[in-house]
Amino acid sequence: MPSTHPLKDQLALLIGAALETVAPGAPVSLEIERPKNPGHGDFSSNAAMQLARPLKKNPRELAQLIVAELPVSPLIAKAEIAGAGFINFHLTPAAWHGIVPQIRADGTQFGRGDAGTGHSVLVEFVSANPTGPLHVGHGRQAALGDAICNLYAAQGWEVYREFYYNDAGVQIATLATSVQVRAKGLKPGDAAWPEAAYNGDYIADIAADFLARQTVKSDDREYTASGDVNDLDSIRQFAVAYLRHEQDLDLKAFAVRFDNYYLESSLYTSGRVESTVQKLEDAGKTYEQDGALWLRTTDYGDDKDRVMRKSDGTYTYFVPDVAYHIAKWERGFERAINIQGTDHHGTIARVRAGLQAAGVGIPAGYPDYLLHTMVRVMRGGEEVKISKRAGSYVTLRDLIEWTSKDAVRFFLLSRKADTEYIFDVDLALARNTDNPVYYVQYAHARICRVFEEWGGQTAALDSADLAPLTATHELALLQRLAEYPEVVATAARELAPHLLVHYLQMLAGDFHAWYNAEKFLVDEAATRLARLALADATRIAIVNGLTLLGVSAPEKM
RNA sequence: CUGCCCGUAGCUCAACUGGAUAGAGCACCAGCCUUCUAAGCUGGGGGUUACAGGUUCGAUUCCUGUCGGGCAGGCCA
Repeated sequence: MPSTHPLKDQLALLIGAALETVAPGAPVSLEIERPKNPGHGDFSSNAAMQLARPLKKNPRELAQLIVAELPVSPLIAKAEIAGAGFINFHLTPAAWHGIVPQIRADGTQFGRGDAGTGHSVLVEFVSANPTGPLHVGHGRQAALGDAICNLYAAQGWEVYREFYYNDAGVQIATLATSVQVRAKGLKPGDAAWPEAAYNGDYIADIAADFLARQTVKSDDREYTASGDVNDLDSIRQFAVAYLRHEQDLDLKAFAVRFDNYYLESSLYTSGRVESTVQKLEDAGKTYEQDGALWLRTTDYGDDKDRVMRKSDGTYTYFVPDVAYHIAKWERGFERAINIQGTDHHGTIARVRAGLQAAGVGIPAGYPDYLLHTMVRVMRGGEEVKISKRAGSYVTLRDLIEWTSKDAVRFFLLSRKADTEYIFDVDLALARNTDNPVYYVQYAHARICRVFEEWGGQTAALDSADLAPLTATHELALLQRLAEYPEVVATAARELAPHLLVHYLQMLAGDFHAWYNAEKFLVDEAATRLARLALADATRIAIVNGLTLLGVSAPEKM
């Protein structure tokens, strides 16, 4: 796997050249790491230890040979052998200084890679059925999905953002009857109010607009209400369009957009469901039992076979799901990433089994899933559980209105997807170092303030001599900046935006420490320009990182 | 009962996918502003990585078991 660390890449070439002489043709996966202990140098390689077994040689002796064969390079100040056979590299200051002009030349492109060039990925997320406003769990999904799309795009992938929903199922029927009874004047709590009906205030809003024969327009549909309370089909269509529009507003407030909205019902009307069933039957992977049609998902690792077609003739939900994923594949997406709550994990095995059984050439791991756990909201030391608007849950829009888009995004991305998260509203509003989003944004604002005070043109820094950058805080910052492209690549590969969040906190910490220790706008010109160049590189990394997360980088705070 | 995920400082979380002495932030204690934003910084104490085995030069990481938590287990979605 190619590293994306500018200095590791160069070291790898040097070590590779030495290995050509020491162990020609030997298989070795070259790993170069940043040692935790500074005494172990700037980088270390375990190449000698990896070669010890296949070559049946002492790892320390192998390390000696490799070091002896290393080409001369201005990057390396010293290469020494330590421990069980590590080769530790101490780099020259110039090697680290070289990071700054690279970053400044790359600008907004710094941290981008080309691992995905020529490949396309479909990311499916949010995928909420239009039965109510988006809740905070959808918010986590929207933040994760959008960040992952940005990360993949930064790796050169062609990214397609899709929202899948069902406008014709049982939940939608419940929505329609809820609006209908509300339009007839009933309220939650009335004796005749149906048990299964939705209770949020938004149901009353829909009913009122329906009676007023309003027209609603969402990103993917438009509908004018008939105003007839007995016209359940019109109520259903109006309610779906109304709530899709509401969700559009939620997503807009969160700065999330989609390339396409895909309807589950279209899989029926296009015949894709029927043709999928036919494929599975033709493959001999189905059987009839108890009046139902079953799929042998146990042939593909599921713990029991699943019903495809119920005895009443309708299909279970996972059949259109399989049809949908065959469609993704046939639309040319060699990779698909689905972001869902952990409560849906049971569907993974059967969807993948269905795709394998269909025998249409889809690889075994298709699609990828990123599952996330629930989000709870704390405010004033107490858990907030309900909102008037939604009836039974806190909405994404509540959270954004109480805090900010930036805070909600940053916070929801700050933890691994599979760990439970408690969103602390008070912390998100704090204007101090306890609040990580302010901490990172403040580092950026401080840099901008320095440049404003300086008043020069950044182009004047292009020729800056960086030799004056010798302070420990400056070296630490250079080292951190060099890691950025690798962090972006790893966060994309692992579907783990939290790695980038943590990185930015570390980067901001390195900057604040430096800022506090050294004055940038000193009288001595060489030092002043060198420090401004490093500050400019830091600014670029912070902006690029926050942009990938969908968080703004204000110049003044 | 079965399957998947998780278990790391008092709390919230990291740890470059098998590397050397497990790191940050809260909280607690002690300091730093006539200076480009103190919305910040510096220092300190804190750990048998849930537990018991196994794999190898080396394990928080991989395997087995136990304990504890979450989510699933329908001809619901």
